[in-house]
Amino acid sequence: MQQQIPTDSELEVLQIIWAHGAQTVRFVNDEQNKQRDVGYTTTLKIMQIMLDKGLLTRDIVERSHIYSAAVAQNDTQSQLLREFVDATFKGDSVSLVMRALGEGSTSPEDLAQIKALIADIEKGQNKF
Amino acid sequence: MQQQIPTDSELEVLQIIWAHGAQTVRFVNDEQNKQRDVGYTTTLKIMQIMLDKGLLTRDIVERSHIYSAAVAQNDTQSQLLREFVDATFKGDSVSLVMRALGEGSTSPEDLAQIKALIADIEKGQNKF
DNA sequence: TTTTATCTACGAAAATATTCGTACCCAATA
DNA sequence: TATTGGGTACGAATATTTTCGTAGATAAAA
Repeated sequence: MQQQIPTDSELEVLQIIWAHGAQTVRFVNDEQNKQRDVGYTTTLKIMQIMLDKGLLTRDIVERSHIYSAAVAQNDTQSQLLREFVDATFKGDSVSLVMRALGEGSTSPEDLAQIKALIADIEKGQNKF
Repeated sequence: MQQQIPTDSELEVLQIIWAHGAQTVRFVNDEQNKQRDVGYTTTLKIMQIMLDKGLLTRDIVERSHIYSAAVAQNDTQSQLLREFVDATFKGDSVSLVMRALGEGSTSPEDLAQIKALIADIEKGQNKF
């Protein structure tokens, strides 16, 4: 089966787990509540659904569950990006890049980093 | 009021109208059916909703309706991009760019174009 | 032992998005 | 005139995602 694609609130959970490593529902819910109000059982339910879909795995430690990401951040981001580029830029990732850079607020360091990547690609040494 | 943000199927309609200019429901539906099966009244309903939201406007010509986009492609893409970067890359548009370029399949011409844009930005002559 | 605090399970409500059936209108044609 | 072939309007059924209420389990504290 193809890797599952997370919904928006599933992605929110994944971001927290990718950033902080395996965590309890309580931890994830506390993190979410720094941004917006989310009931504990809401987070719990989402995470149970994610377990079911194979987006998370879990271990039982001391009668509480510790959830880990079952999908890699890079893979998930790439997949979401592909969908997004298709829907919004008709698959033209170059115009997406141009738009992202053109929106301003790209620091000189960032630009340097991107130039380095382009140079790598041009030399056929794309590190990805 | 803030510009409306289209849903997935609304975006699909907008893409067709942006590409082909003001069109009838029939035309949009025919275009959609080149990709997947969509009932005529489904397209009609979506476009009526879009009219209501202010994503489209319409003129009546010969008892048939001609719909035009009421939102600019660039604005809509930028807004969707911002949301996407926030949700998927935590607002870090540089990693989005790196990922998009790193996915391969960027032609030498495209790379040249991006390099030119970067050069412009560095000179403070961002043409956008 | 009773209460309290934390946890999980899970059905179902609510919110949102998508799809479609049916009614209706009007004009061209049989 | 009756039928057929466009078209629009719109309520409502579906599908999907998100939220939450309630029940039940267990251990620590009163």
